[in-house]
Amino acid sequence: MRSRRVDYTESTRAALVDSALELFTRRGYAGTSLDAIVTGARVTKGALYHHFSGKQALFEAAFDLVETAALDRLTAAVAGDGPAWERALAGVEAYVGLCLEPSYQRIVIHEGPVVMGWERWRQAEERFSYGLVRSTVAALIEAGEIERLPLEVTARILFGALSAGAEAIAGSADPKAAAADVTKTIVAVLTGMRRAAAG
Amino acid sequence: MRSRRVDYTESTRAALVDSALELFTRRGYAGTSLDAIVTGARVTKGALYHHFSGKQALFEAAFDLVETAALDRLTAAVAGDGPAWERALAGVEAYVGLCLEPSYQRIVIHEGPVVMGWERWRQAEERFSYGLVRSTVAALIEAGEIERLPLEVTARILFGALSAGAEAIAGSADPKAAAADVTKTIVAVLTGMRRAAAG
DNA sequence: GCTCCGTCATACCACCGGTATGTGACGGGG
DNA sequence: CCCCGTCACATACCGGTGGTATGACGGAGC
Repeated sequence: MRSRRVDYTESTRAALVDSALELFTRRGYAGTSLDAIVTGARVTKGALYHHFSGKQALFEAAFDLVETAALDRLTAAVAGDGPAWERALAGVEAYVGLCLEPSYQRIVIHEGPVVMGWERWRQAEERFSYGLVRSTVAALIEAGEIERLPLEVTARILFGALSAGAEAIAGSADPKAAAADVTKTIVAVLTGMRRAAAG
Repeated sequence: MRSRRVDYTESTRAALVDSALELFTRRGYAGTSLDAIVTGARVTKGALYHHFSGKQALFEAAFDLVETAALDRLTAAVAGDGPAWERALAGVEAYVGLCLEPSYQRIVIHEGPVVMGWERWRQAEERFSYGLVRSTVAALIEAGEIERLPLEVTARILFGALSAGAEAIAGSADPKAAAADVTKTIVAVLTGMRRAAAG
């Protein structure tokens, strides 16, 4: 039988991560104090340091939470047994939408590399969104849909292009129009690669 | 006649910015204390707060210094009266090389958006590297070299692609090979757009 | 020569991340 | 059913950091 203590433990841990996630999203990593986080979770720093080794570890827990949810969305978007090209386009739409989420944008794209260090951030991304972008690009190359380019670099560049596009949307005065522009432009880039493959 | 005192003033200010630039590059913004900066500049915090309103203002001064040097390099690379296409390719090469500079990568690409806030960073970039990318893209569209795509978004996406490519190079085990891959891939993207324009 | 202002040094404060230690509740063994 | 060890926290505290208030020093101008 599941102990009562385990319930409490998991609950406090989740409350800490939730509180951290919200505050990191709103005020950023440096702008969020541990006191604010534990107050939001209605616990004290003792609890925080019992569950996490420090502020950075808590950030990574929030990071993992965001990325896991993101990966679910993206995986659903590119799933199915249709042609690789169609699924890639669906993935682009889904990723652009994802990058409009404040949590994903701030925690994963902006603060992630700075807080965790770029190398560690890169390793984490391998298991999450970037991993999916990479495998999608690999599928496109495999299917002969796009040019034979270096996989790793091509995926990185596409990933950066998508992120930059999402930031352009978020920072735009007319997000709707910007979102349409971004999708159109990314598709144009992919189409350019496609024609090159065909020719 | 220029007063000796003015020399001293400018010298201390420059020493502060130089010290900050070096330390921010090596240990990042959060990892650099004002004490370390003023020690490196052989002054005290009194001098720092006389010349700058705070740590963030000092960061922006270092940011401006890096970006000004970067803009000089890029401007020289894309200068000349050759065809827009050739000049754009030269710009790509120059920008990839630029992103390999630790200062540019860390201060402008990584920490800039986080420390200054994305909106302010974006405004600053308008006057520097991104502004040049944007005008280069505009020139390509103007010359009919590439597809007619939304200028702002296309420039943003290309900028992001270049930055991501540069990061891939810096984080690679074989930077030389990665640099070649990045240049090749970016050129492939542009070429794809070019064929689209022709077709 | 006296004053004023720019230029910095010194001393200090509030706050934050992190640690050391105390304590009460839960759950298993007798 | 009670007792006690241990887990899950709370409390109190520390060093360091960004920022501020204040004063000293020295050249410029009258």
